[in-house]
Amino acid sequence: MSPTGRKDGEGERYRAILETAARLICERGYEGTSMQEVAAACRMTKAGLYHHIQSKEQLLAAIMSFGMDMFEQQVLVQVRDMPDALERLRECMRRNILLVTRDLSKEVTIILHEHATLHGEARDYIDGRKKRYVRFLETSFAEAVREGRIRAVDPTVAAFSFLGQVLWIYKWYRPDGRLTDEQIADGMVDLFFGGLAVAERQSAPGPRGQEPEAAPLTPVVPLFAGKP
Amino acid sequence: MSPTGRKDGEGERYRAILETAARLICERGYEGTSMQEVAAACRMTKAGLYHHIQSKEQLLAAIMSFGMDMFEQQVLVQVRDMPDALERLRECMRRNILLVTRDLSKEVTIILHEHATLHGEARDYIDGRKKRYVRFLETSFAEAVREGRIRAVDPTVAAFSFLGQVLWIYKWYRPDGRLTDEQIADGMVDLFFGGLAVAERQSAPGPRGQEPEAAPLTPVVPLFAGKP
DNA sequence: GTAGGCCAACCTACCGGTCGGTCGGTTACC
DNA sequence: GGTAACCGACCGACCGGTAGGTTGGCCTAC
Repeated sequence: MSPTGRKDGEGERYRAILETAARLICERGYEGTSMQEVAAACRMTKAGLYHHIQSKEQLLAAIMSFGMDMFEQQVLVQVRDMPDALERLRECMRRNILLVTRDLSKEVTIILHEHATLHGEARDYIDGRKKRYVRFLETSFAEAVREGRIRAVDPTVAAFSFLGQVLWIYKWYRPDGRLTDEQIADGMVDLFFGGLAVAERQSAPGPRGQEPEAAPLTPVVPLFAGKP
Repeated sequence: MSPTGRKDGEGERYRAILETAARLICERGYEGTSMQEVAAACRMTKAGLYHHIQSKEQLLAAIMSFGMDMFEQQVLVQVRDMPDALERLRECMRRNILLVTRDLSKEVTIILHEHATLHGEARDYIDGRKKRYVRFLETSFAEAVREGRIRAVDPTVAAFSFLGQVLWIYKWYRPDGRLTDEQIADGMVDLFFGGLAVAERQSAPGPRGQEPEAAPLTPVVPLFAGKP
């Protein structure tokens, strides 16, 4: 049994229902989507739909759980074993941004938007998985501070700033906009980790720490290709 | 008539209705709040409530418009005439964060959460006011770059990063949490404008060979056993 | 000073429609 | 002949919204 309340393995049809429902809920919101509409979009009657699911809220929980699976597989497990905390965080931000902007991820958008819709156990379960991510970020920031790779900042503030930049994107990003998702990812990683301060033109290696490749902090990123 | 569909200037009672409705909608979402509940919370019947408003959607539009008024008065007009672009942006971020965290601002929270709920003219009207703010930020960033106060970054990326950090707060901030809103405001302003790069007088990275024992991901217990 | 007019502010009762969800089948394939 | 997949018909509750009436306070007119 998976945490979504379904047997493992089977159910290509169930997957299809989840995806269809996710599309609708992503477009109209959870409360704004009726089971009638979900069933119709699945080319079924409502009774037929209820053969596969237990309730509307369990359907939402299953969608969110699937979204968390996607997120963990495409972001977390890809970066969590990187030894360098700073590089880990940069890659994490990049991957997370691209996950949000990719149009496949209606499930992720739903997780982000319907953050207070679930109740009870299902809510606790999803919140637990989210919190695990926050703790991962906090730990990584603390580690990067400890290693002297970044300034001493509060890891919680850093983690939620990171998340805010990355996750707010779902509210405004449009694939046909001026900026591509790659440009946004590059730009935000550069801004967040490179900072805004005017570069003191390298020279300064500091008193003792002369790690040659220890400072990839202010590089690159062409952008600035836009309006005033 | 303002685009929110109400004569100007009238009604202390109307204000009270807006505030009560805002409280409910903030707690349960727009679609999740019935007019019955709004009326009851105003100690009225539904018909009595409809004496004051035209429709549910117009009620939402009025709440959002009031929220935009609050925002513009407490943030925008307070900072827009500051001559120094960088200082203007710092003060703007600070004020915006405190606006979001202050419990008065259910209306602001609703604007943030229900970003795709309105339709038609009312939607255009609110979106227009939001876009003015984005343009104000972009312009200020561009100005700060031009004056050499900050590095050359894309003003759009900077503006949306700024907004993401600031506005995402509504999703996680709780007044009884570890961090006060003042600490969050100070921390985020420092992080965003101070950057993460190690200050040059500080010593550089310590011993490098150490394995970071990176961020153990504690397992989450799956739950809600399912149906068939 | 009070009779009468007026109107905002409410009410009860109700509208057609939809909500999430269920029941008792029927089909089609193993 | 068992069972997973599905359907038509239906449930009670509730949805946003309205029709039509009652109330009570204020403004005038005499």
